[in-house]
Amino acid sequence: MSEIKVTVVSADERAERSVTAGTKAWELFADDHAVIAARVGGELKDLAYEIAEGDEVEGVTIDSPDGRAILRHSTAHVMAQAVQELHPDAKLGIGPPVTDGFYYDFDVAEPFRPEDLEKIESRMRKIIKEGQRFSRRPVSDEAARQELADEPYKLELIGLKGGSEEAAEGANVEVGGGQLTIYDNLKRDGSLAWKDLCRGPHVPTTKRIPAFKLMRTAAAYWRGDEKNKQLQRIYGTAWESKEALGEHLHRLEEAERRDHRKLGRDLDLFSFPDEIGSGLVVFHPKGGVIKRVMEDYVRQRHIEEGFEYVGTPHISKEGLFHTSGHLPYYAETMFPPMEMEGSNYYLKAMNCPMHNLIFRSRGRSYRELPLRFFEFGSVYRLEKSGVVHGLTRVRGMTQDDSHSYVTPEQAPAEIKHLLDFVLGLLKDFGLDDYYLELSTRDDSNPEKFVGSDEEWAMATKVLEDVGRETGLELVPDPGGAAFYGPKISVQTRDAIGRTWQMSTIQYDFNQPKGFDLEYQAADGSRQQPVMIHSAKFGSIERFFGVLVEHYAGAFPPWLAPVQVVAIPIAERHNEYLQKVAERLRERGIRVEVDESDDRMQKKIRNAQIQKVPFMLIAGDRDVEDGAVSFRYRNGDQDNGVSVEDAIARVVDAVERRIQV
RNA sequence: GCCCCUUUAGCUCAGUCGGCAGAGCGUCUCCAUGGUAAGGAGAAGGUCUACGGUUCGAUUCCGUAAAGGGGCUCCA
Repeated sequence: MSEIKVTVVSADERAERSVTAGTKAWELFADDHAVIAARVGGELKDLAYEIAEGDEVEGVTIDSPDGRAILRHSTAHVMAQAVQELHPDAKLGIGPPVTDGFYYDFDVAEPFRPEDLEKIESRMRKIIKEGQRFSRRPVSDEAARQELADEPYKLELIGLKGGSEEAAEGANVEVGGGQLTIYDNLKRDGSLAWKDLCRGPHVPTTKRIPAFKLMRTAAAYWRGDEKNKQLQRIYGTAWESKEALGEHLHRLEEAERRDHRKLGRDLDLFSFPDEIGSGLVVFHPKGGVIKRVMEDYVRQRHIEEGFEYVGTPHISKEGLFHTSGHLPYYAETMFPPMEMEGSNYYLKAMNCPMHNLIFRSRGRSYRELPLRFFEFGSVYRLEKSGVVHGLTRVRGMTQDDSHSYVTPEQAPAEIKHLLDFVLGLLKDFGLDDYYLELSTRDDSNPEKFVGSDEEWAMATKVLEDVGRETGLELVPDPGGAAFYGPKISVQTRDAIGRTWQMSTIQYDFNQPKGFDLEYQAADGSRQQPVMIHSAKFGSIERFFGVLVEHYAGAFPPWLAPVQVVAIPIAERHNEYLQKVAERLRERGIRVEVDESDDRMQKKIRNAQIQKVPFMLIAGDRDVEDGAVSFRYRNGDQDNGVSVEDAIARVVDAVERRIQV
């Protein structure tokens, strides 16, 4: 037996070891049950990998990011096996790991029902109990085609082998790299239970799947293309332990509790009346307060940043949108036109054309630039019925829409100015969980975009440079640009993990052309300005929804619809607290006195459920002392606080916009 | 737009294997005046989402539509 030298890497050390040739990776980690795969020279391998001279081998534990992905993908295999055992006609799609779980797509005659999931789950438990071994087997393309003759989707993937650009993202799991491999699931007696075309790696045996749960079914287009057949997808999740699975499910429940759609109803903030139509929101008084405070604040900030407040109508004759270039591109997402007196009127889906008309309303001088317009522009977009979602995807929304008209030389500085403005505003609203996205032209599809290569390259570079300067994560989004120019945007996540675009800054060299915008330069010549679109909230509705979830409904005092509830212990204390409330109102505080015939405890509970930041409680002792009991939303309380002091505390918290 | 699921009181949800519908919370009235997260009693409140069909009879079964939910695709 010849000896070979390997390096075994662990979290805290690297150890040289001599092992006999033919040693498998699992033998190196036999004493560590959490290890389910190996990383060799940066590549993930099955534990059955045969170690070679000079390899650096690191154990991949089940609770590491890579380990979890391997676990989840392996669980997807088990699910697919269970599905095919129960539904022999099911054809396999792909089964990759995703955030917190996995899915597998199937072509089946009948969509899965909830009760099917239970059956599949119990079959999976049986397979896991059997401890089937995942066994890797390299095959030639021809052999793979023969073995998988019954699997049309797998055959299609074989044709895409080699990670060609056309290969769907998840398909890479199946066919990445040059060598096709099939994974056989072998029973204890060595007989074949199931097999799948797959790149791997997997956990060594199905026994190493400690905890999983099937979550839901859905339909998904094969390879993500609307033109393809819809397959039935089953989503599941898998974790390194029952406890970790439990925690995950608990997190999901928590997220559900901060869902803005639920809180919007519970806190009486807004609703979507059926009578009005899908995706069209009405704000109730309490939501109206928050919305108004948001608007007041962002309006003030715009004025401070050099913007001028303007106003434009909701509808326009269609010619305007032809001039802007929107109509041929976006007719499908605009509400159908209204015909009147021989003209077609459209509800506007964007505000920029109207701002351009304000710019063009008289001659402009270079001395006026940058010229900045801002308004709350209500726009209407006919989102497809299946995509409308609470406040985050609506059909009628109000943008805090701004346009900066600048000379080309001023553009970089203005973009930096706008991005600083945006980031400062997000901070004022307490948001911190977001990243930047740089949306650029799809170079393989240039006819969808207006403008020359040079213009696009230049504009993209300006945005990229400014984005990098912030030090924030900057994620590329090729093909995501508007037809008129690239954009940089702020993406944030909601309670259930979906990302939403909020603030955007877009470089536009096309609309100034379409509208013949010009200014007179210092040398007397006529020059074309660049326009930069920006929205800080993006849409007020979406930002509102994200804020509700960010704060789980417990808004900081300056945003809270009701900032103070005064709680009399008995009816005879009402008058005293009414006087206190009157003094708070004089300071601009939103205060209510709870004069209901509930007991004090119930009043506290009600204020607590409504997530009111401050409670001022008064009984005989307080009246006598000219004091109140000052209770915070978190349950902390100071007794015997003088009325003066209580008012000062509230006013201070509101004015300083403290986040509590 | 596509696939699946859902729709019963203001809210959360029972229920009727087809025979004129129920709870808790909330609301209103009364009693109680209580010191830190639900005091007690009573009352009101529903064309069971809408429209068709089957049936002696439909909230229940079937169909269509609308709204909502989960995904996919899309997202200026």
